[in-house]
Amino acid sequence: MATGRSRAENRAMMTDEIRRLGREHLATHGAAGLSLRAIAREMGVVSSAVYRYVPSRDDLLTMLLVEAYNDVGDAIDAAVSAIEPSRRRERVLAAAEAARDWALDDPARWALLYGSPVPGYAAPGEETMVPGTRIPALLLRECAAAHAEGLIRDDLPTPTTGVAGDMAAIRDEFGIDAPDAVLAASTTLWAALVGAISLEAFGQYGKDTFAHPAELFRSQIELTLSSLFA
Amino acid sequence: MATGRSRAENRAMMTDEIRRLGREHLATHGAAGLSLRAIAREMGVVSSAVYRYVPSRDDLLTMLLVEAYNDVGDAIDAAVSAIEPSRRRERVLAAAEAARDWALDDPARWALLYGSPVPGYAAPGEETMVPGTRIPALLLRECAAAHAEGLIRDDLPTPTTGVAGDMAAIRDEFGIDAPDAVLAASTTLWAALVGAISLEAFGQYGKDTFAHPAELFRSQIELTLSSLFA
DNA sequence: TGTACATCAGTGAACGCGCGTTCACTGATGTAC
DNA sequence: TGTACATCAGTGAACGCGCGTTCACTGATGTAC
Repeated sequence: MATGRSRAENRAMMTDEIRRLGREHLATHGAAGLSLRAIAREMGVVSSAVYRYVPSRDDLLTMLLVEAYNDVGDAIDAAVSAIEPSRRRERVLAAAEAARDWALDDPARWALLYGSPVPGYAAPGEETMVPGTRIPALLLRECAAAHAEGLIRDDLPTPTTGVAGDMAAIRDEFGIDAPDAVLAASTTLWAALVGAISLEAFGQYGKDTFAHPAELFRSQIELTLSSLFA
Repeated sequence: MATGRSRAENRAMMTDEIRRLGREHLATHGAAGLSLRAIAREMGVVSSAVYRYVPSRDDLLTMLLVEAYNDVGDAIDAAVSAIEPSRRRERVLAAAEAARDWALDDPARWALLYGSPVPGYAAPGEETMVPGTRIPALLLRECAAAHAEGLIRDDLPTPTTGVAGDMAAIRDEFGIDAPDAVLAASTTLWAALVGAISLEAFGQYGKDTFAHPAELFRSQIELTLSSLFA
């Protein structure tokens, strides 16, 4: 490494390169196949060298997980904030489409977030918790705001007592104020969103069942929104 | 193997045991970690011996995949057919809850069906196609029947032209007769169902966010159904 | 009913490959005086 | 500005483990006459 770079510069570049190759590896071999040795090989460096930059394989996985959560989160935030706050329904739709775009652009990273758990790997709660709740938190916030603005249907089904209790906990955790029914409906939206994206991104639709998946997705989200918005 | 079993009996027992251990392995090590050597080890047999019963690792994975699709399919069929045909909405709810029960009972098998694709493994279309479409096919059939019986809302949003075209193809493929809007709504139901189950089965809800997940699930499905049924 | 032959189950060794992680080490880069 | 020392990057070997798949083989079970 006889270059003009400083140690700090070099360190940053190496770390970035490890993450980049890690993401690539995720796409080709899946999370279970993420391998520090393979990354070292592709960097033209001996396998033990990557331990200068990353404490262990699982730590790299955690880094990639947090990074991915934040990347989708950022993409969604950008899409949402491009639309006026008063247009709640369009904002939520934009959020959904941004999530889908992000997922289809790199299905393996979406799989890391919302696919099968990686066997033998448990995400450390501390680092992962906050970025991991960005999507549901955003949906909750938008729906609560929509409700405050009188945009939500007034005939939402009243949740049962168990659900009501859980929604009370959510109200506390996220500092959001909206009726149980609205919060429960937000989680339904989250589920529909994740389901629709995963079905497509994970290849459940097969090769050529749907010629216009983007339109299908939009119609699925619109239908779900129609049960929420007045 | 100096037992009184015939060759055919023994063969069936061995094959069953391989599948059983395969399922177990799926739960502990994931699909990517499914290993013929490990199965042989647990059977107290040399690794090459399992090749008498299973052509290759990928073939075993295919067997488990088909088996799992059929197991959920059977569970759902049983739940649905326990309810009178005229009670369409309840039938669909029962289908959803049967799917959830099945998934929570063995999340790893649900992950095989609806989780991240297994890197390097492509399910062979021929064997996998039919069992793989049992769930969406059932939902489409129930919704189409409900529509024929006048149980579906008449204010479903009209799909855009691209979606309409895809729905025409589905009508042919599944031999189902219902308006585009009803078919599109069925796929939304499918997405919501898969999303809600996967979020829970894959641990996205965290340790203790929801104390009453069964109730939450039911409320999510009910809300989705309320956008479909009159 | 008994014998000869074909089929099958399971063995053990091998090929060629993968992995995470540790450790003592060389040599270059940075820092303090 | 130059020198002495500390820090860091990367090496190479090793430990101990995993995998799928093939192949020639022994010995038992089944089948046909």
